[in-house]
Amino acid sequence: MRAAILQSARVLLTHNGIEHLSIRKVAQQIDYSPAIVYHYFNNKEEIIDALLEEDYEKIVEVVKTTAEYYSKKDFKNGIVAYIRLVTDMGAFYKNVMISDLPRILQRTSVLHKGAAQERPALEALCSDLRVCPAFANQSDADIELAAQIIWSTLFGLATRIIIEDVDKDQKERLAEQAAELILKMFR
Amino acid sequence: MRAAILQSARVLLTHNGIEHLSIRKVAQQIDYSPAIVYHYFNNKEEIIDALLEEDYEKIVEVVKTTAEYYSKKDFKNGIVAYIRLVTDMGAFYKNVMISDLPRILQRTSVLHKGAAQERPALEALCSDLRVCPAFANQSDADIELAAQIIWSTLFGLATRIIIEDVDKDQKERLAEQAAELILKMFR
DNA sequence: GATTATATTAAACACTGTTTAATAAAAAGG
DNA sequence: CCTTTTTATTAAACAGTGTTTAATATAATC
Repeated sequence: MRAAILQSARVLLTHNGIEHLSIRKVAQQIDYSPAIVYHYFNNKEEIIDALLEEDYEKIVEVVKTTAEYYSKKDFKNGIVAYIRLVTDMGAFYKNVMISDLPRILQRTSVLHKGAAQERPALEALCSDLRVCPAFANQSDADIELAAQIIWSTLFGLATRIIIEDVDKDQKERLAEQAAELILKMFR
Repeated sequence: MRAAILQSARVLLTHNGIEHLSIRKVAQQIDYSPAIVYHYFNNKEEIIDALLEEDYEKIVEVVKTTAEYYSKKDFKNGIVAYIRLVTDMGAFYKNVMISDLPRILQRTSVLHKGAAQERPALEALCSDLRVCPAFANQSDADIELAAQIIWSTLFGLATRIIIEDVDKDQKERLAEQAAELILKMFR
């Protein structure tokens, strides 16, 4: 039942957008009364949180994929792959990270969850920076700052690509040039 | 009357957040019936659009301030000032650019308006890049790509600072290091 | 002063999230 | 097998939302 509710909610979320995701529609789609939802969830917020949880797991997969490139010191393709994967995944970046930022802003629990999920990626980035000549003799704090800035660049680029609906060709070009420019920071 | 409605809406938006901005509350606050709103606006969307319009004008001021630094070729302080100004202005970045991104995503008119407002800033950035040695012999398209990436970096950084509620000290450090890293791209 | 245009509202419609109390179904215990 | 207890489900109501309609009051114009 819980799974059916979540699945119905996901369909409404991805097809009609978050503003059309209503508990009554969720219930109608699975042929139950609206009140049933409150037997499996405390409120609408919890349903969205559950969907968020699923999406966060997806982005961890993306991070793993890019981490493979980084471990081979192929930073450029790592960055390009990150932009490609992230802008292609409808769920997290489009419906959650962007469409639902207001909720994330307000509900610190979800935010911290997200930060915790991002943490491994940031730390992987830090250890990559540490072996770069440009950051050889810098403190851990400085390296983490640098990692955060790089992360911000990728986040901002991905967000803009999605918002402005950049086409595939320009997306590739943006990603590649971004990768080259970011690598310049390390020299 | 129109102004009174907008002012009431602004108060509710900034104090209670966009999810508590309701036409009935707007009307109640100015001691009128809810129906009056529909004599001056077609729908709730138009009220928010009007508030957005005001906010876009504010960000143009920010761009003008940073442009002064750029014209003196003081890129570092320009970047630092941008981050400082943008993360300090509650209205645009917090309530609009972030809290209301879903709306911006859906309503292309507002998006295009925003893009048009950003345009002068982007072009100013392009002309700054053109005089940099690193971009001397590159095409206009490549320079615009670079400008977009730099813009993305600043957007992403500002968004993260606001979302994660970074304190003033670390904000300054982030901004300064971001500025230095961005400048490295130009060499 | 009569007429036209503008401003304002009460009331209704169709939604929304959520709660409550009642009922149906299933599980557990004797 | 029957009773009791727990779980699942719902109809109905509450309070809120955006919006429309038709009626009324006010202001402007002729």
